[in-house]
Amino acid sequence: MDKEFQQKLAQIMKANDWHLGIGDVSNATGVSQTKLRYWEHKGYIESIQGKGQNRKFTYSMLMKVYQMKLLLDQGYTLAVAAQKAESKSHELKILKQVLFDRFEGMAEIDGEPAVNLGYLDDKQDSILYAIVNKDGTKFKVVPVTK
Amino acid sequence: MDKEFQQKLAQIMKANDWHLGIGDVSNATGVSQTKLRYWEHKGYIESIQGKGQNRKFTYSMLMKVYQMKLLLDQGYTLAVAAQKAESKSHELKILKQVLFDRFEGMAEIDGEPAVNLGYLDDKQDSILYAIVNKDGTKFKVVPVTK
DNA sequence: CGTGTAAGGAATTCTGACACG
DNA sequence: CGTGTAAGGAATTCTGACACG
Repeated sequence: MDKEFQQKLAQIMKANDWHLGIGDVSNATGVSQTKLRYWEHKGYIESIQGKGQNRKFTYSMLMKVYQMKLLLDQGYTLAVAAQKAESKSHELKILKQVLFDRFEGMAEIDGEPAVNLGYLDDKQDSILYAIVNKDGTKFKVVPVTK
Repeated sequence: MDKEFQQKLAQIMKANDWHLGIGDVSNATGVSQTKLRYWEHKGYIESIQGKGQNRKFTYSMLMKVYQMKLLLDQGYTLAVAAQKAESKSHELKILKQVLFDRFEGMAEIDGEPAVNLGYLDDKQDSILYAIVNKDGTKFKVVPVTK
């Protein structure tokens, strides 16, 4: 994977530069459009308004909606579900940051596709790879040969 | 992050159970709707048809479209761009798999939010964490205390 | 080949009201 | 409070045709 593409990919992802319609969010999460509008009205979720047209939701908001749905299913009130989802939203943002901060490109290790995750630590004497095969994903620390 | 939510999150992501409209894909990638329809007609990309209504695109397809756009900008023909994008699509699938195979939940290390990435290797004597702070993301290997 | 536009119909989403509780 | 429905308008997307090259 070339650097340029990688950088632009990181850009598009970080900017959250893409949005879903209310129908898509509703279908993905199983939360009705009516609920989504009400939740937004109450300030629990947010949407983007492009020139007074239709709502658009970010990926983060999709995740928050889904979390709220799960919490409601567990018996929480809407207000509590929204509050709990907020903290989980934070966790998901971290997850995303980890991914895009550290993703350094694709590689091949032991004949398997692998993701180069960069230096393991500040010593910068070994690189961490995630190796993917049918059985799942394993890590491998590879010393740098100079 | 509780196990149940995690599993369901993994489910929703793995199933690719959410779709974007053509307008959202067009806005996110800068590729016109006309192009998207033509590319689909030629078989370079795919969309889901829900009961003869409007097209819906998956996240993977959004990425493929974006890659094709970058390749076209670089001067490749449409056919070649599509072919090159196909192999990159494969890489992105791996990236996604790494993320969801290994994500074991949130933790706190040295007072910073961190992602538990599970056992470093088969010895299962140490766990890999990704620690997040303002400066970015670093890894830390923590021995298991039994 | 690869993309654009105008055209009219079909599907989606919008708001404000009213309903139930 | 939290959600649903019917209602009519507004915005989006659809297809097939025609254009340029």
